[in-house]
Amino acid sequence: MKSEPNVYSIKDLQHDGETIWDGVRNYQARNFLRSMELGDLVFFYHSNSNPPGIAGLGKITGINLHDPSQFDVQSKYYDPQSHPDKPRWQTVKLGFLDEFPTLLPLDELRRQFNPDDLWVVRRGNRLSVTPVPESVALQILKLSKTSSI
DNA sequence: GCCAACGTTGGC
DNA sequence: GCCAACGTTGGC
Repeated sequence: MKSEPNVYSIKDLQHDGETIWDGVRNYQARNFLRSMELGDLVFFYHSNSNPPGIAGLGKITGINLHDPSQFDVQSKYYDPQSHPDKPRWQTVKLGFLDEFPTLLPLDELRRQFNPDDLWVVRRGNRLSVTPVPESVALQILKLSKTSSI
């Protein structure tokens, strides 16, 4: 899952303990959110930063939640087309697990992985929520030197 | 700051 | 339903 660290970083997640992942307004990303299960591991990716890369680990602590911001007129994510009896945007709650000892940078990910296996290294990829195959996830964990798993 | 990629909008 | 225009994302 991607986040711009100047907006919400892995340290913010650590501070909060968990957070509702609101504001996703892309159907493909939403569908990935819908498919998540309790306890799923999440790589927390810092986008639009220098350097971009995976900053830490989270896990899913709540599933199939209605994104509250879709009904919040004040929110920039407000969606007037979405109705409370049939919410359009579902999301998850993300809990903090670990901040990697060092950020695992995008260029390292590009060296290690094939764009077919890891969406984040795909050219022009803009999806903010993408699946990671288990075999790739295990390799990333190894590269990250995290001691939390 | 540039620009490629690509999703969304709206006229037709 | 097509597609040009436009806006956003995000790496560099």
